[in-house]
Amino acid sequence: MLEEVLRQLFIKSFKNLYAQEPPVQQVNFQKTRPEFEGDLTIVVFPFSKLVARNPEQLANEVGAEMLKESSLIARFNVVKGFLNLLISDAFWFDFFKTHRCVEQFGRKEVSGRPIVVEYSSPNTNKPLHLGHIRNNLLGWSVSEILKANGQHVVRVNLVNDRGIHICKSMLAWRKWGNGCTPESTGKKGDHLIGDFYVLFDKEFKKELKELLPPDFDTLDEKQQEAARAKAEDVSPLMQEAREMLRKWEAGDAEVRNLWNTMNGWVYDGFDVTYKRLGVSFEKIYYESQTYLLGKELVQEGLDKGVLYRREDNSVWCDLRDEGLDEKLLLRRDGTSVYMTQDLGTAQLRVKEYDPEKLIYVVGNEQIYHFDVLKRVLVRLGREWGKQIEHLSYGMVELPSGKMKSREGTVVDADDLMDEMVATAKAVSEELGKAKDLSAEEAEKLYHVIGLGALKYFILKVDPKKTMLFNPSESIDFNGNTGSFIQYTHARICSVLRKAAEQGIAFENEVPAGDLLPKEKEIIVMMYGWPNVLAQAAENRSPAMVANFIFDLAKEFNQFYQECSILKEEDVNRRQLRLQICDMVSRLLRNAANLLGMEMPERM
RNA sequence: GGUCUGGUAGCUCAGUUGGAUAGAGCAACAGCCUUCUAAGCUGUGGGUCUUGGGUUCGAGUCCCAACCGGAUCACCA
Repeated sequence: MLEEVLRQLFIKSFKNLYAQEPPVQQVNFQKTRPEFEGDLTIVVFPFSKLVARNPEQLANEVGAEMLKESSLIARFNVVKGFLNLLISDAFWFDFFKTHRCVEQFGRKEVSGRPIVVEYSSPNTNKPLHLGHIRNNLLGWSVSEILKANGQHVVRVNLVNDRGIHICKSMLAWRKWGNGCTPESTGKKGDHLIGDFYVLFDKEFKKELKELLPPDFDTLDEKQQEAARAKAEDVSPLMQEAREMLRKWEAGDAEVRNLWNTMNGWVYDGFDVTYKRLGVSFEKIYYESQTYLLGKELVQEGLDKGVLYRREDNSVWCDLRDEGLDEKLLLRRDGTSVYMTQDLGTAQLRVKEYDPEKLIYVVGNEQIYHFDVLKRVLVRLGREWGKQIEHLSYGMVELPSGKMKSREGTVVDADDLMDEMVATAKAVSEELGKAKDLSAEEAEKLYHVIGLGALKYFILKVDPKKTMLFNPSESIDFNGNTGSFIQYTHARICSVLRKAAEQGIAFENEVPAGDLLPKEKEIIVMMYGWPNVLAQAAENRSPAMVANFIFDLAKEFNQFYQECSILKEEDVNRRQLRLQICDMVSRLLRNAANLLGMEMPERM
């Protein structure tokens, strides 16, 4: 690593001069600002006190010594306390020569125990929306980034396929569906079921209105809540739904059949969406099969005395001494809650995979839940609970605020993808880009561009931040966008194609010589990729990869504008530039793939 | 109210062990296609980094306080 070598060189030179060792952690590098000559800069302020010299003098002395000690340094200059080092071209040539043809530059060999990444985790009572898109893209991309960085990753999905909300859809379908199916209506299964969920809610609200006391509006908040709870309790629709849930839990054949059929429709719908989105899983868990799992753990906790039972028979974990609250683990009727089954599924995964880490990609509204989950596990003697990591991401908001299913203010995943592809098509046609493609190739291209733009739009934002999506402004195809990256790649491919047509061959050797600023800048940037990848993995941040490929693409486009490639007359220089093109295209492709973006060869 | 989290250009966002004159894109304006793909490139304008203190050679970045926003604190999942 360049920085490490330079650090040692700095320390050695410093010792030569002043006969004492500078504190290693203080020897830090930053990229030299473009207005000064140099590649890397050492800030010498921290050392000036040590040897009683002013920073500028110190930098000059150390710089001269480093120059004398190593051929790595071509030149140096000093501005105030900043020692700017210019690395010799030979170093960059050497790097370029050894890495330009590496198929997956920066990628590490996979080893070690797996990381289990859970993401997606949909409910089967409604179709996926923009929030799920963020979740799915994040989960998938973070997994890819971890893999590229040498981690063994297992992607899992936990489908919430049971509970009162599913029963609401089932009940609505039975009451008002007239036996309709995805086939008979021509609707995707998940959308069909989602419509019945909404319908239930609508009818239920109507019913509720009748059941609320006439003076409801005049009551204070507390009284209103009580009145509502009372009305919900006696609501015939709600009673029916609850009855259905009881039958489901009792294994009632008719209910189970209906449940199987309807969930089947939803899964078919989800499969289409997942496939289009390009995400996948090694294993899918279903809550209907895991919801009883945590009970044994709770019993164990009771036996050990780390949990306790109240008089009403409910079971709790007291976390007040850790600054949290008491947490319910079993209801008074003995049934389990969300937390209980999460305890159970975590235990199951540990048994199945012996993972080094469990990552849960779940929205930031559940931070508290996962905090509690970890602590309860540790109380139960499961030290691996500490290895649980909640990768929490921010909500996607609309200009009107949060998306709410019931108020119809959600951006549907399928609709959004349709729109992206349609816009990609319109833009391509307007620019006359797809003339030479067959209809089939063109459709494929529109998909790649539309989805690429969507994925980049979502992933370029730091996961933990709330992000804004404005449906009235379509996602851009110019500027800092997925299309820009793809376009740059296609452009390079075009140059490489033309080179082949003109019979310009790639040579094994990299022609020696000097590097022009634009050529060098690209090579320097590519040199930094393994570090970016490592940072992205550590921070679970696809945004870092997105920023990198944007910077690289931007740099390349400037190079492309300033420098001829095929028309360069100096054959050595032409060769070098072609080789740079080749490496840039490969790196852009590999890095963009980590975001789930496909890279077209023409567009 | 407690806890967590955010506040950077008109808008969307970068800015990660504290470093030099805070950066992109969009939008606006002005240029560049008979020459390797103009989904591109170049330039102009646009900032009290919410506010006030503190730490130090140096703070958008660290600490404290205030203001504004969001999340959460369920016998829902």
